[in-house]
Amino acid sequence: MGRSPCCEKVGLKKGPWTPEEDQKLLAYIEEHGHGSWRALPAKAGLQRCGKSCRLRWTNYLRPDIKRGKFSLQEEQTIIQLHALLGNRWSAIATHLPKRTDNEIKNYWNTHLKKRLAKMGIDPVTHKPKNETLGSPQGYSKSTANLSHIAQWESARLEAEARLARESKLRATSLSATLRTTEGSPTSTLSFSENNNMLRAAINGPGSGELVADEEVEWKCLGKRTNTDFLGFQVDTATTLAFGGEVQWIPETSDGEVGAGFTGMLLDNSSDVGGGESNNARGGSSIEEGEESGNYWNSIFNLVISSSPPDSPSVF
DNA sequence: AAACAACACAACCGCACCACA
DNA sequence: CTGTGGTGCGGTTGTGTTGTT
Repeated sequence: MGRSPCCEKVGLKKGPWTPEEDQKLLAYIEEHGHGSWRALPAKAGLQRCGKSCRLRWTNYLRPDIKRGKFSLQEEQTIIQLHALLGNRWSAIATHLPKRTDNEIKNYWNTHLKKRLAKMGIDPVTHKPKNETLGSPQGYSKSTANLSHIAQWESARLEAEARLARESKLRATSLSATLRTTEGSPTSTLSFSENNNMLRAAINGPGSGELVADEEVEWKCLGKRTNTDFLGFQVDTATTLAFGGEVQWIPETSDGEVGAGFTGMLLDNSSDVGGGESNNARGGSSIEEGEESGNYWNSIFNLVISSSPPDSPSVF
C-alpha cells in the first residue's frame, strides 16, 4: 500500500534507552498521557520514533509492570495457554497480570521452549515428539494418552480457528461475577489465583475450586454444580461431555456474553473434546475430560520435575 | 586473566488490523 | 470504496551479562 514509515528515520536514536530518555518519557506521559505516539517524541524532547517510545513504555516503563523471575504458577499458565493459543503472546499476557507479551514471549523462547524440548515435548504442538527420538522422561505413551493428545490437538485447532473467526470479539473484561439463571441472586466470587482455574482445567470439572482470573466476568447458566473448563463455555454438548448441567459463559464488562478470551475459544456449537474432528466421542465423556486433564498433568509434572532446584513448588 | 560461548532480555522491524477522512 | 495514519502483534536481532575453558 506504500504507506509512509512511522517516523523519520534520519537522526533518530536507536538502541538501548538511557536513564535520561526514560525519565523524559516517563515525565511526559505522567503529565500529558501518551496521546499520539507519533507526536510524542517531539513533544517530550526525545530523538526517538513514536514506535520506539510506545514499546519502551509498554514493555518497560509502565508502572503496572511486574518484573523479575516468573513463578512456577506463571510458567504453568504460560505453557497451558500456549498449548491452546499458540504464539498469541498478547492473549496469553491478558491472563498474566502485570506481565507484558514481550516478556512472556522472551521467557517462552529462552526458558520454557527449551525445557519442553528437552523433555521430548514439541513446544509447538505440545505433543510428545516421535518415539524414535526417545520417550520423554516419565511420559507414558499409553493409548489413552495418545487419544487425549489427539483430542487436545483437535480442540486446540478448533480454538485457533475460532480465534480467527471471532477476533472481533477480543475484549479485555474486568471484575469477576458469577450468576445463575435460577432466580437466585447474583453471586460474586472472588478469584484469587489463576493457578486454581488452571488446576480445574487440568483435572477437569468437579476437580476442585472454580477459580478464575479476577479480571474476567463469568456468567453461569444453569445449576452451578460444576466447574468451568479453562473458561470454556460449557454448552449442551460439553455439559454432556462433562456430565454436568451448567453453562459457564464469559461475559464482558458491558454484559455481552460470549466475548473475551473464553468466548473466543468456544461457542455454543463447539465441543471441547474435539469440535468437528472425527475423534471418537462415544463412551464416557467424563473420562475424556479426565484424560485431557491427565495429559496436562503429565506435561506439568514433567515441567515441574525438570525445573531448577530453586524453583518453588506449587502443587 | 583472557577469550570464547551461551544465555537473557531489550529493542527493532515488518506486517496486519482498524478507524477515519 | 480507497488511502492513510495510528496502533498492536509476533518474529527476529542486537547487546550486555554470565559461565566455561
